[in-house]
Amino acid sequence: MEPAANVLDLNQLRRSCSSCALYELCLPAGIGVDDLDRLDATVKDKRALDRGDMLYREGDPFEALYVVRSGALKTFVQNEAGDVQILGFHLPGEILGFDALATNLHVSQAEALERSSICELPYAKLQQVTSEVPALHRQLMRVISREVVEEHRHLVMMGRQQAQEQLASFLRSLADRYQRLHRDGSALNLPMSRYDIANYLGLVVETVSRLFSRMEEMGVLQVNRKSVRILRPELLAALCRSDAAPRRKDAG
Amino acid sequence: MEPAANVLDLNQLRRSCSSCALYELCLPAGIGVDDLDRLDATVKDKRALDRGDMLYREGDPFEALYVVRSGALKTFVQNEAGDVQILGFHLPGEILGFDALATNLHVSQAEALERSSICELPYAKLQQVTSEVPALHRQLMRVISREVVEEHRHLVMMGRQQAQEQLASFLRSLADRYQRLHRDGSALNLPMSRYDIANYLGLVVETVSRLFSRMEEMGVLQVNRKSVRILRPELLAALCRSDAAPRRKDAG
DNA sequence: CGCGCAACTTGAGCGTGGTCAAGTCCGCCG
DNA sequence: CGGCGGACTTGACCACGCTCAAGTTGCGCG
Repeated sequence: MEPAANVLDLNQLRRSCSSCALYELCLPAGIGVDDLDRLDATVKDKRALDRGDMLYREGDPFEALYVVRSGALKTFVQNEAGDVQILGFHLPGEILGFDALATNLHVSQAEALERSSICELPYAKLQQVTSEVPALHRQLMRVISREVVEEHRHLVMMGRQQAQEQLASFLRSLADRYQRLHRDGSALNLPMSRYDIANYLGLVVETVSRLFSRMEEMGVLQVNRKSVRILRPELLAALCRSDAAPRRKDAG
Repeated sequence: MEPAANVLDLNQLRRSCSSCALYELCLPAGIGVDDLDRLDATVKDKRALDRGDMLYREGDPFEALYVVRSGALKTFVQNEAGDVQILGFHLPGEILGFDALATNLHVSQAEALERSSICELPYAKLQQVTSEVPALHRQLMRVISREVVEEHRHLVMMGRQQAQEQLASFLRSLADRYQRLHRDGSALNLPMSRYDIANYLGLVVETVSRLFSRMEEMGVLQVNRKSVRILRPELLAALCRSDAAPRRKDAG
């Protein structure tokens, strides 16, 4: 007979990378099927996280990289005074934990925005496999590099864009990522709060709230708390560009 | 007899990593002396760049990582409209080019701020060596991770700090990095223009100019065009914190 | 030497986005 | 069912940093 329901869930989690729906988004993408087994052997499952649970905290020893399997997380840094800066939101298939490679200590924190499940890649084991499988090594570098490029986007958003352009870019980026997950990219269900969005963009919550309202008035969005429907994608795209207000432009 | 002077310079450049003054800041730091020779064999020299010369441009194929040997560079991205966002300034011992690992194309650009010389690490060769020397592999990952962490700092600066706090943080960071180069960290000679500083911080040049003046009035700095002397480091440190104006604080 | 230009500085005015405050919506729990 | 609290919205006001404009300084170059 079958074991109890929660154990069954764990068994489902324990499936191999090759049968995972996130296969082509995740680390295994780009390595051969024969090497997949060796990677599979290193993947451990982490019990599901509830909303607000921490995956790792600043100062935690570096033990593993993590792949979001379902749900969503935010990563952030916090200074002595307790001020928070959110670095990113992480959807299924995305990998977290690279911040700790430099010092073997996490310098940022990761928190679940909703109930989430996680694949854990213990770094000691992973290193062993990458040394045997050069393609995996290259793939790992590629994934970190993607992280670097993604942070460039965040910097450009903060440094060069107006508040409205920022929010438009943010929504488009979310829509893109949902679409890659084969979800509807025009009917978003935001896992993060208005406070999180504001913080991520370097704004205050009132500004974000006003922008949602304004974009709804313009007919670009239909907003109902966490649910955001993109009614006019082409207009949203236009709002990302600073046509009207070309400020802070060149660098000499 | 000795060859002509410019050839002699080239020979000096062709010295090994172990005799390089930047040894402990650079990639070799952390790998054994026996493995250094193998790394040495991969290092090529790149002719010196003049002010304004590009090391790589957006869209260039990924060929190598680069270490600044002397001088200084800026890296930046540019959108369709030509708007620039500077991502970072790179001093001797620092490594550039990680942006291209993801796609095998550079997605950012690197330009010399002054006459600079560069060590080139052709990636094909480097990969061969890292596969033979696991310690180098780990060291390479550590260096990329440092890049990620450095970008976190940039994001926090842009997202959470006021203009004056940003400039103070920027100057302190520069001072720190000059000190690691065993140069005087209190007498900076800025290789970048006011425009570059403003762009890096997400401000306009007028604001940066006014802030330099204000900090000089306060007795924190002594400014003369590119030359900046830090007269009261403890005050500069205090200016980095947002004591007076605690805005945009928590993330909910 | 003096012209011209680029880099930078300084001032006056304005607007985006922040602050403060009140109010609404909704879920949770007794 | 009703009261509480947290998330969000909306409005009025204000200020930091942007814009525009007019200098100033320093340097390359004919």
